[in-house]
Amino acid sequence: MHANVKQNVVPLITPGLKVACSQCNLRELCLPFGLDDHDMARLDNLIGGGRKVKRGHHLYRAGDAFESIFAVRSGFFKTDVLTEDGRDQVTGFQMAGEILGMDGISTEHHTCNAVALEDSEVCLIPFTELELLSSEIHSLQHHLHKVMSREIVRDHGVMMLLGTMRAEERLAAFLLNLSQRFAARGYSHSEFHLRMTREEIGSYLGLKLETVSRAFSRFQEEGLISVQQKHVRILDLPKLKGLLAPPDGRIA
Amino acid sequence: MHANVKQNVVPLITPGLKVACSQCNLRELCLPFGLDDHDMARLDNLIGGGRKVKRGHHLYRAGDAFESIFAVRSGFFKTDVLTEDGRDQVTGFQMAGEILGMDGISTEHHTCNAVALEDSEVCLIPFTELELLSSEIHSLQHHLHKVMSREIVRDHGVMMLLGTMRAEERLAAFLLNLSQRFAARGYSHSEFHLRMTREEIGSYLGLKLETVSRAFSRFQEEGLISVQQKHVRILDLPKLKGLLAPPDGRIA
DNA sequence: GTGTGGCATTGACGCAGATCAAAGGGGTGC
DNA sequence: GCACCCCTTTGATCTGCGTCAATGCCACAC
Repeated sequence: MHANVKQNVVPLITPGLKVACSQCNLRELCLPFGLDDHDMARLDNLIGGGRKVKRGHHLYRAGDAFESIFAVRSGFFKTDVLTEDGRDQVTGFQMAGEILGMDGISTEHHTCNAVALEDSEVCLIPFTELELLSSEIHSLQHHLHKVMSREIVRDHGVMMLLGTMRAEERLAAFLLNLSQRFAARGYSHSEFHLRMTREEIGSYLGLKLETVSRAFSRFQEEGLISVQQKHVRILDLPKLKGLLAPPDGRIA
Repeated sequence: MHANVKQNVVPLITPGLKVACSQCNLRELCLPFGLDDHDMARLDNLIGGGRKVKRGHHLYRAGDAFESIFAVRSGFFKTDVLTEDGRDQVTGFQMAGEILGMDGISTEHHTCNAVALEDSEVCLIPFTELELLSSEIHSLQHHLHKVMSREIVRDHGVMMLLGTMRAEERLAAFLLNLSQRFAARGYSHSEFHLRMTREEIGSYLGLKLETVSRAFSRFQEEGLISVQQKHVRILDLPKLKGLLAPPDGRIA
């Protein structure tokens, strides 16, 4: 079933791509967060270099042996899981500064697929060596734990979304989440380009692509956003946030 | 909003409850997995003792300062998150040998509630000290990472369930999951007592309690299980598993 | 520039599960 | 041991989203 594992993965490590963490403008979002110069240099030293992943190609596939986690340097990824019966579920979208691949630690094999949604670059962080270093640098160890914990908390948020929200609430939550993450990276919080298709959004949100499309159209009719294909502009942030409150609007 | 944080938490640590990991029949499922006698003794040494949590009481609440993770020694817990607008979502059920509280690492505060569904006992594992020890014992460090990663993978499974499955599939997956976990603990895989209400099952599965009840009844009509209130017996395991395959039964 | 195929939009219709409602049963607490 | 309340079951109806279908648009390759 996984005979073709890795076929699409660019196997080359391209040291020329390597950018020192200390020079990286994502260091405040990424793994080096909180390290002093000395420790950051040690982390730099173990990071194996960069890897380019072209749009549509896999960074890793479910079943691949787990060796490294990855930090997104640039670009955009999705992760998805699929069952033997062919259903698949997008479990997340990752942008610059975010960490990919932690699903693989538990079984020594990746349990989901990571696919680049645009031409992207990642830093490759060999996990065994990261553990070794993190046992020497306490703040690195703690930050790694925080990153993993954050992933768990994020997943709980998605479970809440999938378990309790209606279609328009889900899409509003999704847009607000993207907006906030773009803003954290210095991009506009009100205007951005969706890297994923309606179908991928729908898979992530537990909706069909038509429902996503209709919700976009409805938001536009109501003046909350303007949307043209993959270009989105948020016009009325407060009202969009208001969609997350339930109709009865009870006081907590 | 969290003025009453901890009001229900039994603040006592009861050292009399302490059972050495080496004496615990859950050690193969729990954190000490893979440790040799010497290292297990060191882990024992940091575990702060046990805590009893009576049915219906909180082990911790969203907002509580994070200090420890917990290993369930006996009993049964649920974790849930709630939004400011009053919706809540059960994010998991935890039984003996499973670890609770890792959601709190990322923000230093717990982000969900943990409630005992029956009178229970947990081991209290101070996290700072665990990090310290795990930087000295590599296999402990690695196993901790595996436990966290397993939680991430488990959450992906729930996302898959919530995003793609229909009501009866969800309930079948839930029952099979429970069955397998009971079996791993030496209990019957075919007959067990549900500790949670239909409403809690529904919340976990993204369904209303009536839908859960109807699905139970349907399974019983079809001879897959027998169910009387909280007592469940699985009568036709293969057929129950078969429910997880989609109707079209396509070949992967 | 032009062709092509994937992606998006929109409409009509159906259904799975939510909602509303009512009654019965059993476990829990006193 | 008893009573009460919560939990569960079951029915009737409603509705949000899925499904099916057709058309249109845009990005990209050549």
